[in-house]
Amino acid sequence: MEDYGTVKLSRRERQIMDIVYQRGRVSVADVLKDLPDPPTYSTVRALLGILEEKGYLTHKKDGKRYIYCPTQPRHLAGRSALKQIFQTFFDKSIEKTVIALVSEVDLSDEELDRLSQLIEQAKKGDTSS
Amino acid sequence: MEDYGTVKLSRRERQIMDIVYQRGRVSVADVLKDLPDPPTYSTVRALLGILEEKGYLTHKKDGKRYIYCPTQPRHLAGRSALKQIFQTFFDKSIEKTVIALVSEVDLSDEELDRLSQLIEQAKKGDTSS
DNA sequence: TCGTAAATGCTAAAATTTTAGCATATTACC
DNA sequence: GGTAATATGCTAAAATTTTAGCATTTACGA
Repeated sequence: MEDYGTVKLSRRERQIMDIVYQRGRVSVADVLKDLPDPPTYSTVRALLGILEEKGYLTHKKDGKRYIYCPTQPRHLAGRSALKQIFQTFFDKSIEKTVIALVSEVDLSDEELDRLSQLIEQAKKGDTSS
Repeated sequence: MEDYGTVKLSRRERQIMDIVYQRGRVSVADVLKDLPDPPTYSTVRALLGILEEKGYLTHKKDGKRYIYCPTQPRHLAGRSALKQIFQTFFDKSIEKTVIALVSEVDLSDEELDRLSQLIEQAKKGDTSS
């Protein structure tokens, strides 16, 4: 499956995929609700249909309506998105990216502790270096 | 200035913005070189013109050709991109995002150390919590 | 200086994306 | 069962994006 980040998807299609990943699973009405400059119901349906045809979504019936889900699991899609970002903006440097992330919000001491632990674990567990 | 991540920009426009941020500054030929399924020279020029008109790029002359630069500094654009990602894929959790990042590549011990330091600094310097 | 290579300015056609609308089906409720 | 509300299926028009081509300008070297 292709990454939906940069290539191949139109503006609306990407907006919809973002909504799908944010919500996990969506009805047409959900998407309509979240879409900026929302078009009509028909339009959203058409777009969802296209995304399904392209293989990014599947749907199943829930009562009388369709529920659409991403075919690629969230964490995988997230990782490719992240990869794209840190290649484009941060010289492929994890470090720079983490700095940007951490300065993005004020983290609590608790959260910072958990991050420390995370890194300690990486130090021990990593067999590569 | 608007974020170019999700809204407003077409597929080609976004592809070009990505290239611009990766390279820092570009000529038409540069963009043409990096663009997937590259169109013609004229096409790229037109797109760059549009992006300039929309305010995402400026150009200056370098010899006989134009050099295009982003109007929004890289680190700022990177931060909004990052924000978008971790909202969409990681439940707005910095922690989850960092985990994904760190597991994306194998970091050296040295890099991990620097990250530890970074977090220690955040602990001390942060006045919020 | 003059010619040539390589750039930009501009215009409009081609292709794709985005949209709306009407017909039909399904569900829930009385 | 009948009916209203709310779905989907499908088609085609509208709008935007993407593209190419020709005219013109600019820099550089013989």
